[in-house]
Amino acid sequence: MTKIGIRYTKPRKLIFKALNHFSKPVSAAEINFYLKNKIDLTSIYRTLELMKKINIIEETEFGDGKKRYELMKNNKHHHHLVCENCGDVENIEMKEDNLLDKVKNKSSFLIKEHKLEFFGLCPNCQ
Amino acid sequence: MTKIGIRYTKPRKLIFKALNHFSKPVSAAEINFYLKNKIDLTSIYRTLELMKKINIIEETEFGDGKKRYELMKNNKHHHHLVCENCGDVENIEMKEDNLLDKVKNKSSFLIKEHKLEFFGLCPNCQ
DNA sequence: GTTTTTGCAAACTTTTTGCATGCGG
DNA sequence: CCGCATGCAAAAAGTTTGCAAAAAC
Repeated sequence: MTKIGIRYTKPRKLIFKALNHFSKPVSAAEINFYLKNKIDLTSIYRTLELMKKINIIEETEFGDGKKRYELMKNNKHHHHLVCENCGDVENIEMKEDNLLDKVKNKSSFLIKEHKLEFFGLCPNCQ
Repeated sequence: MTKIGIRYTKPRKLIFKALNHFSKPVSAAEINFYLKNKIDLTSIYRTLELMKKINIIEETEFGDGKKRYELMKNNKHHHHLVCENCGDVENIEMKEDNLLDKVKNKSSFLIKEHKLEFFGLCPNCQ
């Protein structure tokens, strides 16, 4: 039996830093650009995969075929308002217990997570 | 000035029929398979794009990198419960005026649409 | 020193584009 | 007819995989 562990390497630190810098969901390519290609895209994908698995980031899709990732700050789950014009994203928090209770009543699914995103126009683009 | 129009062609009829057959969001590839490759995938993509534009289908993403499409039956917008194990989908309707009002109060975004999906385990997979 | 991680190249998947041919009204 | 739509081929975009070399510990 050998010891196993996840290593906190330089690339991983940088990717974490990048995720921390953005306060919204970003794509692998955006992280890559922010880090000025210092880290290979492959490693970014693999790191994001890992971070998702150990539950420190959340994955979102805004409908343009790119996956986006965001640090889960203090386990607080939030939602997004996405501007259809400029792509800007605003975070929004909501008490959704009611909503979840309603769904639990209506269905016999065992619900583990949910995604809620709003699309429209930001103040600047209206 | 020439007249312009959208034609209701055989491929489009078939794609419509396929969308009507499934009662859940399906990918271009699933439509293609259902139609036994009779229609080229390219045309399926183009037709879906068109139907989205004229607002007779809705686009959803469940997080696996494929876009899915579903007929908008009598303008009623609904949400989905997705089984993380078998991929089965259940439709769910909800009164969400409260939710939308809350968002409108909290933010100065002009909201045009929203997406709400639940992920978990269906009765069979629990 | 041994295991985990990285970078590079190549593959794969989904979606898009260009263009000549064909169908619809 | 004549324009819109289709199929085919090829490309693009995003993501994944294999493997040898490098970094952690």
